Amino acid sequence: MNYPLLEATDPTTCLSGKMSRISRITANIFRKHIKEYGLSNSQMSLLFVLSKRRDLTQKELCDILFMEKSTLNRNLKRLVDQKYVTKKDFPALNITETGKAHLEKAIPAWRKAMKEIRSLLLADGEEAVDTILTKLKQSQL
Amino acid sequence: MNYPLLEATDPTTCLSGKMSRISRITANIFRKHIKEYGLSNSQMSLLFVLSKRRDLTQKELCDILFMEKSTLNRNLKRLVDQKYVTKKDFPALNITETGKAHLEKAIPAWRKAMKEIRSLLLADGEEAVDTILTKLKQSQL
DNA sequence: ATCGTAAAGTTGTATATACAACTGATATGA
DNA sequence: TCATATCAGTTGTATATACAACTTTACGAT
Repeated sequence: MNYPLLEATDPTTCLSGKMSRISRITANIFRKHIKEYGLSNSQMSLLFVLSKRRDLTQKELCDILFMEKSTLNRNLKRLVDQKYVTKKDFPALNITETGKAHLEKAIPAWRKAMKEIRSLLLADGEEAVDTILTKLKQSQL
Repeated sequence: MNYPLLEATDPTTCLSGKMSRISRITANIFRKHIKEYGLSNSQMSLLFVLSKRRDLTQKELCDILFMEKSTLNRNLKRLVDQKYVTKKDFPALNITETGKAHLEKAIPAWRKAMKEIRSLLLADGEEAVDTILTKLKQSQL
């Protein structure tokens, strides 16, 4: 039995595989730095958004984060359970003082993580990230 | 109460947030194309590697994929359960004829996915992916 | 040959992710 | 007003991911 398509394919070109590797390596570096604050990468991203904009809905957060609504709903729930986010004005969501204080405390660790990633990517690597994200966002309109 | 670090921080610069968005958008595009073959992105990556090299161990797959050993162990188990991979020569792992045949059938869908991603990234976007991955790999030695 | 250590593999647990299906709210047209 | 249709939010289920802890295997020194 032979497999002409498979034999003609170079799997190392697979962009899904490359992106997954990039994602795993990056996530691991960030996680290492911020885990001592009990925050995951995804939770930190969510808190960051909520720290800068008030009264966002789940739908709006989904659009900002390119995240499926059920994923967001559950990530959010964990932050609400910890009282970092309040649903007091539901459906509007807001970060609490507790949430802001916790995020504030985690920022030095976040900066260390950013520094470590930047030391790997250098300026052109960080630009490359923006290039890719800008292009991919075009598909999300 | 005020939060000097938080106020001095621009969360939109966060590389973890950017990478996560990139990962979600890309994974969704690939998933859309290959799901009809019952393969996930991660499973396809694994089968691709095993289709090109014989007798790899779990450890070797982990190193190739930058994946934690327990993650790999379970992803592998799903492929073994479906008889796409055999542990007959354990600890050496091998793709089966069934696995190769299934992968062969999925390749046209994979090509469509690649085409869609490439139409978004263009040549410079795809180069940017390689730039990033090459730099990040430096940290994994 | 054996004992001890280190490495590989497995299992328990928690979060992240998305799709499908359901619920509830809201808005719009007859 | 009411019926319906759409949209936001929630819940069920499955895979992906990683850390910690455990088991098993392999290997090296004495």
